[in-house]
Amino acid sequence: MNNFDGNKLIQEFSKIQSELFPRIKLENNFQIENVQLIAGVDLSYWNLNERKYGTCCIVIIDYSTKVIVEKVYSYGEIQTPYIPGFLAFRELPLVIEAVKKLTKQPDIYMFDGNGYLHYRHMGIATHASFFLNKPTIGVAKSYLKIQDVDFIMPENLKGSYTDIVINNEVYGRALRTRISVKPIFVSCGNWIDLDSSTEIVLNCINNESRLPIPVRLADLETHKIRKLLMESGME
DNA sequence: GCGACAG
DNA sequence: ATCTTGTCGC
Repeated sequence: MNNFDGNKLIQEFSKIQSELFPRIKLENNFQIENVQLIAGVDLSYWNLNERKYGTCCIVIIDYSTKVIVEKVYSYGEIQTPYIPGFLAFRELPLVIEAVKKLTKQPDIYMFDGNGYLHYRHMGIATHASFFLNKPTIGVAKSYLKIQDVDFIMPENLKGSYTDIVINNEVYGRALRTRISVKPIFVSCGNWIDLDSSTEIVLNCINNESRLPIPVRLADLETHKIRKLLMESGME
């Protein structure tokens, strides 16, 4: 992760993103009735001997009962730096490794980060869809400002939202999942529409967090696994 | 030098 | 993302 050529990396990454972009399909007559299992994906990091490591956790829940159905994780050294707009290149290697360990196949993956709400519509949720071949949703905790466009704060009511429109195109929305708590930023990943994404996210909110359960659980899990790996010396 | 900046 | 305790408020 050291001495890399930042400009060369960004050029290479931008090219990959622009090549994937035409394959995005948001109008997919997505059927929520067919959703049974939802996966939440998240990562956490730590340093050791001048190197950076990370763990990716995936938690699958049953959409109707909210019961945890499966948990898996992967971990390893992180090879790519964090560059705003290119999060996928840093996190996807471990995500893909973790996905291989799943014994159940989720109907949807929810990511901690954006999807279509991105400079080139290629946030991690969208980028990941091409490896997962499943619909994905992006859920970010903070706003990634694009082309100087600010988001409009939604009303202080659970479920209220404002769309984020840039050049006449809806990129995503600021969604208030709990009253008197900062909104989250929901966007399509791929093969799903924004209304369905919003409905699913809202249906996964409980009293524990402003984040939907799958992502929240994956987040908690990464902290547990990191602690476990660090204490065991990470052999 | 200063501000931006998903995680 | 990460470094980190108590504390104010519903």
